[in-house]
Amino acid sequence: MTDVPAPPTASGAAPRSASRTVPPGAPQGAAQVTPRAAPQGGLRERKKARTRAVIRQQALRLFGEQGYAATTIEQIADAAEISPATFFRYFPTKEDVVLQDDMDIITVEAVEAQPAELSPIAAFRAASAAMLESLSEEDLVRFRDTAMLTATIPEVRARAIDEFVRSINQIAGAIARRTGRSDEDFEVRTLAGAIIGAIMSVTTTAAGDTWSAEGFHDVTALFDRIDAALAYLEKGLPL
Amino acid sequence: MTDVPAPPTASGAAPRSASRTVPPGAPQGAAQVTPRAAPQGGLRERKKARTRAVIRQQALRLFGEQGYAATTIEQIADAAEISPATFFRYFPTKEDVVLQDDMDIITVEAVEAQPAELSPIAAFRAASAAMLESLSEEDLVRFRDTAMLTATIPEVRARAIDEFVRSINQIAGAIARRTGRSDEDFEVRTLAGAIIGAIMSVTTTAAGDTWSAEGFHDVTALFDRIDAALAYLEKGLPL
DNA sequence: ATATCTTTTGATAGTCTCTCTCGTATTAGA
DNA sequence: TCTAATACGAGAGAGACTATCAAAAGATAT
Repeated sequence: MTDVPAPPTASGAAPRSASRTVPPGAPQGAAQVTPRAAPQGGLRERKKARTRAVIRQQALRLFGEQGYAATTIEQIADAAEISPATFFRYFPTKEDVVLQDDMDIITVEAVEAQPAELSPIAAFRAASAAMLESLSEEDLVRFRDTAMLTATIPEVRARAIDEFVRSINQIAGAIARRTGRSDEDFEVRTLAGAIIGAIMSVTTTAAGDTWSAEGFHDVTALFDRIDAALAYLEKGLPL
Repeated sequence: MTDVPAPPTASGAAPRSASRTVPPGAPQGAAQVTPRAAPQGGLRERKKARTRAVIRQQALRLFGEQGYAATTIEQIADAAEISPATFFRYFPTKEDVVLQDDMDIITVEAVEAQPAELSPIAAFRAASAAMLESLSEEDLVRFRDTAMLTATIPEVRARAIDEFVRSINQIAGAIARRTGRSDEDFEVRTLAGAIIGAIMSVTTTAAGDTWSAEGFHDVTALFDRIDAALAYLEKGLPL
């Protein structure tokens, strides 16, 4: 790993939530709160974080140039100057390179930061808005690109939904506790499901729709639509 | 293909909705309405239907005995007395063997059969109840088994969700037309998404829950929970 | 029944994702 | 500086899926 181009994307070393095979052995306990914190820790940590960023960067570039299916792991590995085997040490599957990674953690934290008197959906909406504010320009671009890929490529979408369910469950759990209900409460879970479903419909619709390749340069539009969907949910889904 | 055990599962020759690579070249236009109709048509059609049924049957058996991941296509092919290549002529992927197949068509038809004055969710609930009535004993068992696998195995679940989105879109379309709205109407699509999400949460919750391996022998329970979730949706998701 | 045409099948080879193992090298900590 | 972790690369291999082509079987007409 000599001196790769490596623009200052500076993605933090945030460990994945609790997925399948633990990626590299990142410090699990100390999930850092502030988004975009400087990669701290020893040399190993920093190196890992940079490698991870480079892999994703190159992968997204290749996906954009050649398409997702046409890009092989070997090509990504070559571009990132690692071995194919190492790729899978950082990302359990090819689809996972696209996924939002630490986004779910941030979302959960943002929801928990909301005042307790807000309804679940309202808290979620507020959290979403707060996130849109706090994210950096680059993060938003990355978010848009990955959202596009997620909406476009079936395999990625499938995997993303599963991740999404997980993080929503966590959110539901947090909310449930605030409202004095159980994690397993039927209505809480159903509500959580409805929220994912609504967001899902927005993103998938968006893919073939208004903002396919050109109409959507602004991430704000996506957040607006998600917010609109949640508002509709909040109103009680009037026909 | 000599005389395989082949219990009278008698799955109809219903062609898949409109998936990826067209399975065998089934008669697309004449989607037959009555569920469980006797396999009509020439010898070719009947043979295809039977082969398809045998493949799924053996696959589900092997999945039950050895687990999903541990079962290879080759094993399924051997058990069904076909070549591995032929397997993929009937099912585009390994996951698709598990999927409900013609269930979505039946669902859409059931929804459209409901009186026009019902609200979308009410129509969906009524359709679901009607389906529970009309399905045969064997179909219900198969439904339960596949539901279990869908809830349990991530890959299958992911694929299933995508299928689900498709069929819900159709349902949304039908409803939209009845209510004088567009197929692309934002609220209609959001509502459709919320419905899937709610059902999703029910089925995935159910997997690790009450009816994991033993508690749920009765398919009715699953339908009841789905209905409860939809009722909650219908009430407007009160916290 | 025979011949012809179409569809389905099996065999085969190949690609790609992903797993596992092992030897080596680098880093962390004493 | 020495030792214990741990990350890396290399290579072998399993398994899902695709493409191609020739053989088999059903459909159709005579």
